[in-house]
Amino acid sequence: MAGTRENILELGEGLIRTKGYNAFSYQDISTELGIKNAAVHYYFPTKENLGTSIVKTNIQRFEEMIENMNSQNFDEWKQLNTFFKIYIKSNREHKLCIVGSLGHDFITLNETTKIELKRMTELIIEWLTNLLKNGKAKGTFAFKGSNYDKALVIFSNMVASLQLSRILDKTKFKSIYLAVLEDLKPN
Amino acid sequence: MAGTRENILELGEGLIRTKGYNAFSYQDISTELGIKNAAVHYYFPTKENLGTSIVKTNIQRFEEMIENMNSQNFDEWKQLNTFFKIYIKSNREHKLCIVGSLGHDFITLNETTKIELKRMTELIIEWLTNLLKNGKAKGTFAFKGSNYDKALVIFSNMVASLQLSRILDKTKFKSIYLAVLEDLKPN
DNA sequence: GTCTATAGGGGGATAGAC
DNA sequence: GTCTATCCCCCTATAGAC
Repeated sequence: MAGTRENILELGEGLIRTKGYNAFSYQDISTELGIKNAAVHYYFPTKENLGTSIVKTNIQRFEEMIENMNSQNFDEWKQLNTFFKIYIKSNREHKLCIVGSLGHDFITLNETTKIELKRMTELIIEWLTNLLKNGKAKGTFAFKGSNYDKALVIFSNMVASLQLSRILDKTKFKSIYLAVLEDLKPN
Repeated sequence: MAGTRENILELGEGLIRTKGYNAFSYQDISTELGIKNAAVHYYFPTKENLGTSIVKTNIQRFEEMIENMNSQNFDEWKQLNTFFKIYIKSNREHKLCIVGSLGHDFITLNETTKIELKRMTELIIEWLTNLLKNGKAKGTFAFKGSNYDKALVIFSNMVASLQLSRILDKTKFKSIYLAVLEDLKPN
């Protein structure tokens, strides 16, 4: 069922999260798919177009994940764990997350890609803020400071732990991940 | 007094921390310095050579900072604040730190650069671990979990907060920075 | 929808003159 | 030390055939 367009999006995302936006090329994609350079341009005329589409796809995926959790009435811990699974998988595959990777390249991105990346980052932090607020109200999470600031702190831990795992070794992500969980538990 | 070699190192570091390793070119440096491409190659034959030299310079600078603090008998809070000043300055200049920027490009780096980057990252975390250990023993810092894990968490907060500041706005770094400080204070 | 062919530019790097 | 000149490769992107 996966058409060429979807294959390109998936490969492109993988390349951004491994080599980075400025280091991957249309050639990387075409050779991997066994097609030619021009065929990739047929679906995504410019690299800006491809990059923006990849971010938009990720926003959609994140929104679907939230809706899914809401419809199943996941409690706060289960929601947090579901979110963290994205990072556990990234670490296993030695990839960064989209926000962490494109945040690095932010200055070199086109305006349209910047806008979508900003939108995605805000979406994640707003969702996480709300989750922390609800969890704190119920007494399932415990932490000092505002909900928003705590969301920023936790999110930055996830983003950078993948980068530290790359430089040192994969256990670094796990140490940070476990410390974040432990820190949220009420005494 | 600053010779061409030193100017190249400084400019190269700035470029890595803004555009990123794979997006900057020898042209960026030569035009900025008003010299030619070939002149840069005279000092640093290859980009790998330049990248590695930049990391080595940063390691040396970090070691000097530690020695300086030790010789002046800085207490734990003053040492932590001195370290954080690096990130406050980075945020002001809209730059990432060396570790955060090259960590992103890790897979695309040459072996020699990887080794130095690893060395720098380990050096920072080991120093921070030791600082946290001493501060906790004296009761000036308070935190749960091991010294090493807390060092990983704090360091990852610094690294990623600069990236979030870039995507959203500069206040994000400050929020995370203040939350980290608040979190370390004993009740 | 995918191909061949190619334009046009920029990248890293080197030889040899001054 | 810095220059001019140049090599060779890869990049993004497009035109036009099939």
